[in-house]
Amino acid sequence: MKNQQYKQNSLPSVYNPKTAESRWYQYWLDNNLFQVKSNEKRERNYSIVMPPPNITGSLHIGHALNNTLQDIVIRWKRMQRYNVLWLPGTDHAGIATQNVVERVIAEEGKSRYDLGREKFVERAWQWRDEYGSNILNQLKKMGCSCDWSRLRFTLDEGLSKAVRKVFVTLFKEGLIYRSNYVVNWCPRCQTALADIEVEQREEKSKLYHIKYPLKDFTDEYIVVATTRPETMLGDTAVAVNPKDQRYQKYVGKIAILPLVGRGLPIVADKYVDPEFGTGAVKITPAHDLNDFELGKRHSLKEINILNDDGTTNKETGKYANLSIEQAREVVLEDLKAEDYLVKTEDYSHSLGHCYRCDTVIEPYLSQQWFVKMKDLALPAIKAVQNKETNFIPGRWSKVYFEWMRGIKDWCISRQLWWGHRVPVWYCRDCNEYIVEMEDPEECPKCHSKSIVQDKDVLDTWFSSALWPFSTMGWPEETSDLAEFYPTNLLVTGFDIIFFWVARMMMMGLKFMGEVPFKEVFINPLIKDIEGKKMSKSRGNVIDPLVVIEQYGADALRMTLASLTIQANYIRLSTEKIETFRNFTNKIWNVARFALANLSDFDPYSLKEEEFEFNLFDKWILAHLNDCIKIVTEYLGKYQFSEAAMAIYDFTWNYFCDWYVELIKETLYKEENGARKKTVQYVLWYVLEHILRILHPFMPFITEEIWQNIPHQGLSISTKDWPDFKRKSSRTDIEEKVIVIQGVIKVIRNIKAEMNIPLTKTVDAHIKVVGNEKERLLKEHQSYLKSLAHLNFILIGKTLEKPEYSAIGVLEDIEIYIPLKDIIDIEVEISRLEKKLSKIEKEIIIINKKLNNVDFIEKAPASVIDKEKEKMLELADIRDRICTNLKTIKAV
RNA sequence: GGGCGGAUAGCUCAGUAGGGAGAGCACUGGUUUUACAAGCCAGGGGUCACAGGUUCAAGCCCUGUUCCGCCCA
Repeated sequence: MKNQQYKQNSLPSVYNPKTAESRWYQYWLDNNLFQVKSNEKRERNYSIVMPPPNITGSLHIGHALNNTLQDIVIRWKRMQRYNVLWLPGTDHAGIATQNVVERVIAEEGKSRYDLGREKFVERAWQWRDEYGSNILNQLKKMGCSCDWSRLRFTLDEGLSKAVRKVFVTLFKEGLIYRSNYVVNWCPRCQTALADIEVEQREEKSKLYHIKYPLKDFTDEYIVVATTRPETMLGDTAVAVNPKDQRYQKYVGKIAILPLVGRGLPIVADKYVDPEFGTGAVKITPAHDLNDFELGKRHSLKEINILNDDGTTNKETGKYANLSIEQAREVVLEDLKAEDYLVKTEDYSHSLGHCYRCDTVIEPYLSQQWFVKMKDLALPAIKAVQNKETNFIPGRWSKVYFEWMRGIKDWCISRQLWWGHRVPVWYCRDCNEYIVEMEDPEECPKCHSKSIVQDKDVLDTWFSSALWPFSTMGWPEETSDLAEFYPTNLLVTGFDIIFFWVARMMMMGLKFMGEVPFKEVFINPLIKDIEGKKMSKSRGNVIDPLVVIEQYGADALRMTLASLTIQANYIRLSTEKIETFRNFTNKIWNVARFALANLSDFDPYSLKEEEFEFNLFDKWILAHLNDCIKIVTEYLGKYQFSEAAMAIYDFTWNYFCDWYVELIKETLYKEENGARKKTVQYVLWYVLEHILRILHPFMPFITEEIWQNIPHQGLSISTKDWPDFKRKSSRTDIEEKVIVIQGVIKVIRNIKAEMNIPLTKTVDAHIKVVGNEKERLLKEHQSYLKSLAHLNFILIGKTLEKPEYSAIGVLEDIEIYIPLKDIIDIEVEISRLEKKLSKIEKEIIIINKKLNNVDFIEKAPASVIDKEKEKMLELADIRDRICTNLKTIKAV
């Protein structure tokens, strides 16, 4: 693409993000700007692996934020001449994808069982090939500068090999085991879930008190309390606390299970809380984790009463084939009819829900695969303690520690078809488990050919846990691993610290011997402007793709960056996006202004000795330096909001509002001399530098403008991040400019308060103290004239105040605006009195301080001096206003 | 029950050396000035949740209270 797509020195009056964005993204791809270069100097490498979005996903505002932040860091580091790798990819998302594909084939009137496992998985791959890259294309619309040549997918051959290797290794070390255990069962997804995949919610329910008659005691019974009466069908004991006097005589006896007639031993166990309910609890080992563990202690039978789909099974006899809800109703009716139900109380307790589909979870005894976590967790805890990995903000390490220290074994098997199949084969003849890297043909122990693979697949998070190194080619020893592992940064949300971050830490340390990332930036979660979660049902969703369509990706990115403070939540609204859409418009227009004034201007042919920098040139360059410094420092601390707002502030409030206005004099009126060249140079230089530091935030518009102003190089994204001087050089310059700005502002203020339009020219008589200020203002009087819209200006040390003047005071400067025919004496008096009372209030506060003996004795001298100086200044201003008030009142 | 975070302008939030309360949006008044009305100029607006303590000095440090949010059990 040619650099000049517009006639030189002109940009269209309105920026069109739509065409510019797709054009430049393609340009970047065509020129391979995102592709990592192999590099031997490891310390100049910088890497991030992208949290892989689900293939079922569509870009939502959370993705937009997460990836904007990553892209800002990546583009920034790239400009800092790091060899940058941003590795993208997608996650196969077991349950979510399986659900989607099941819905697709349901439209054909089929279930996955009709297709069979092999055909179903085939269909899932088809679906993935067709739709699985949607979200990646949406990331491209955001401007994400990932290395697409390294795109990975969790079910890829290489990543699957990594999964296999990890499973086999952990199994052989005894860290993966198979066990009968009460797991969280989602009857709708028909799979086990790990503990953290269950969301607990407080819900209203009932507590039922049920009579259990006693064998060998006529007319005596024990009353148990339960929220889930239907599970009595699986009861195998009744338990009481050993210290509970009420029940001691029953321990060791037998209770009779109502409706069923089964004999239940009455056992004593500390687990039972005598205060809860009646102090006696029914024990259902197959459907409650605590009961299961109690059952183990007392060698109780485990009776499973549910099918996989959550309906009652044949163990329940006449209650079979009912849903849980139906079973509860029928059981309660029968209990009532037979007079076993003593009472019903209102009760609320927390209930588990599937994090994918919100179905109520059933505790369910089944055979599952688990990873032993304690030993894996220890090094991962240490690594954060030793600051090998740092959380930002730091408080998240506490959350991490808390979970890691109380970690439970991880149930990794899922009863799904889509995913990494558990690489375990069973020998039907000798019951041997075969777990190797290669698929077995026969049992290595008894050589039987009658072997069968486990039906389950692994939890999606199992493969995600390997992501930082599996994506770089592990278990092969690749150059990517050598150069880019550990990665420098992970950006993610706090909601998956347990699911993902902690597990990557454990697996990275276990298999790579090093942490997977040095820093973890926890980005906030986005809520709507009222602080409510965005959801389709609420209708408060802000769709990033719609925003991009309306305002452009740059406005969205800049908005998100500007909101990214180190909090848990941030609130987004379209009004906020409009603010930054306006900012793009501002940048666009100042670029148009610059371009219009840079005809025949070539910064690269100029020599330094040709320049004549004046006060304002030096001033804006000093502020530019400070802005670059601040932005660089804030980015280093991941204070995205501060960094974004620093550029916004400098660009708008310093560059556009002051510098550009100040140089119009020179640009419009001066002949082509050294001054004009200098001003053109500074205008170009500052704009070009703004574009550079803004580029990571707003990549598209900065490229579009940069390509149209004088430039050298292929793309702004390959230019150096600007250097800066650590020490600000603007102290005396700043003071002088503040005086000039102050005079301008005082005059503007007088006009505004006297209802005189700004552009209506007036005269100004400015009385100063000291030669220095006289010289300063005289030298710059043309600027005062143009920015304050003055006709005639008089500056001197011994001026008299003209009659009928409005007056303004700025430190030791008095400004008179003669307004003979316009001035309203009353208005002027009240205006001055208002200012006077404001100043007097300040004086009182400072006086109090200075009259405080303790303050004078104990505060540092510098602080006292500052207060004294301020006091003198204010008193001086007060006196001047008073004097002027008197003369006005005398008229 | 355990833990974490928050309360500052009408709204959303900064304020990371204890020393003059800030920004954006909204609001008010003026303004069609040749980059920009998505703009320009000017302005109003705060008992920094409450109570106590440390300090010459507290939005900031300490203690307690109230309220809101989140996580874990």
